Amino acid sequence: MLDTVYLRKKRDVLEEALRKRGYSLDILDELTEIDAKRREVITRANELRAKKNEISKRIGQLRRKGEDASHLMEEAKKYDELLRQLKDEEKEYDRKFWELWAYVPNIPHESVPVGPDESANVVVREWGERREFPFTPKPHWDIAELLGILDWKSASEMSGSRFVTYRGLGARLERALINYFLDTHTKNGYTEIFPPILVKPDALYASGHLPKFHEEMYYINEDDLYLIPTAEASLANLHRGQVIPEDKLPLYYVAYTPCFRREAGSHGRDVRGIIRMHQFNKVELFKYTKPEESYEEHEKMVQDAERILQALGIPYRVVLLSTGDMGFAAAKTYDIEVWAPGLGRWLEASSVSNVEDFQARRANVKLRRKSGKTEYVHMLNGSGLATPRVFIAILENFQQEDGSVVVPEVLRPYVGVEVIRPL
RNA sequence: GGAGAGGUGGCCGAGCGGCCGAAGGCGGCGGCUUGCUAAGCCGUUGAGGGGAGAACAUCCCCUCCGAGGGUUCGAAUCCCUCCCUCUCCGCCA
Repeated sequence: MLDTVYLRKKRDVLEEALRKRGYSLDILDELTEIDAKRREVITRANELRAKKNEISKRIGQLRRKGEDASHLMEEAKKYDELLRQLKDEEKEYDRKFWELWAYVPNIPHESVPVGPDESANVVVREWGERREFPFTPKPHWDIAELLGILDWKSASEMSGSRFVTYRGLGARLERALINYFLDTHTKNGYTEIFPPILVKPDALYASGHLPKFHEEMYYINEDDLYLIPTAEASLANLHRGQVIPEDKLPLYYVAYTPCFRREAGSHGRDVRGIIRMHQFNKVELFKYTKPEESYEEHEKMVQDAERILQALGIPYRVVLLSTGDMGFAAAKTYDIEVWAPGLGRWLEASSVSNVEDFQARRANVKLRRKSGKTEYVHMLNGSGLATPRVFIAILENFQQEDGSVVVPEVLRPYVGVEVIRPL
């Protein structure tokens, strides 16, 4: 959620932001209208309350002196009905205003390329050599089949499509990735967190996933809980309602969690293999920083994620998302895409965003300056990394002609073998 | 799930229905002191909103003591509902 000064005093900045993102400006007119009415009602109600408070105060004074105050009590009662009416109006306008305001996206940082969609994204850098294959590289599903590490049949029977069972060294490789990611990041100063996977609606509201993305998440009606679509949702709630002394910042967190996404509306896309699953594993990075440091920390976070891919030897590229491709809460986002030679395309393995104070405002997380003043912290999130895409990249990049896959050296202690061979 | 206790400012902790935005302490900030010295003294220090205003200066007002309702001229204080925490019991990986 944005600061409302953008609506009142920095309207031009807000309009430009919406235009850049390809959003309609209609919502602003509606908001301005509601806001004007809302403030009018507030002012009237406040004036009335002030009068009534004054009378009540006088009653108290008279009563203490033991004098009669019944005439004043009669007078005070006259305000009741009008006041109740105004209170209802005030609440209604307030509700409408904040409900709508929650649909206004974050303002893109000035360094973000402007464009309608991913075509305007900018490749910032590319790392690693894309290997030349003396044979036609297979897609990961064919390799996994040969190796017997992914079992689609059992998963579809127990859970349906877009679920998979990892088996044998496949399960081991998946666990290896999670452990390797966590171990690396904790060595780099991130505190490991294992958060709840089921969270209440207001937690997702704070993280910015609600109200917009209800359809994307699994919701358990019986208990009014959601399965998290990303650990970001949990980590954004770690310090809800807190005021953090500025010398404690920045805070670095890393969490492994499974992630659950309904993938509503993605039917027919990425149906093969493990590119797009309803349940997947991800190691998430999260930072709470001072506003003046967030962009520097953003760059560092991207590099923390990149280092993993470098150690694994997987070719990747870093892409700066354009205004039209960026997420709702983000002010600036880099995607890290790994090369998948079997598929012949780049796959998003990480998305690293600076949301500035967008989540902090909803989650009410502040920092206290030495001077005593408080202000909202900046929050950053990034995958470090999502396992399925890395899993794919390993199979496809390190496949041999016979279908065997060479395990990257840094993973060998975790996987226990140097090569995963066909059955 | 059952029984009980409790949720107050950055933190701890008082608080008779009016004089409470809230004692006291800690912490922070400013100053003084420098033979009480890993200290002492004095002062100061909540948040959100509306309005006046060129103003992130200042002033006025409103709201906020877990959340939401209610009683009352008046609620941190009384009543109801909900959420959360703690203790005990039950259940359970």
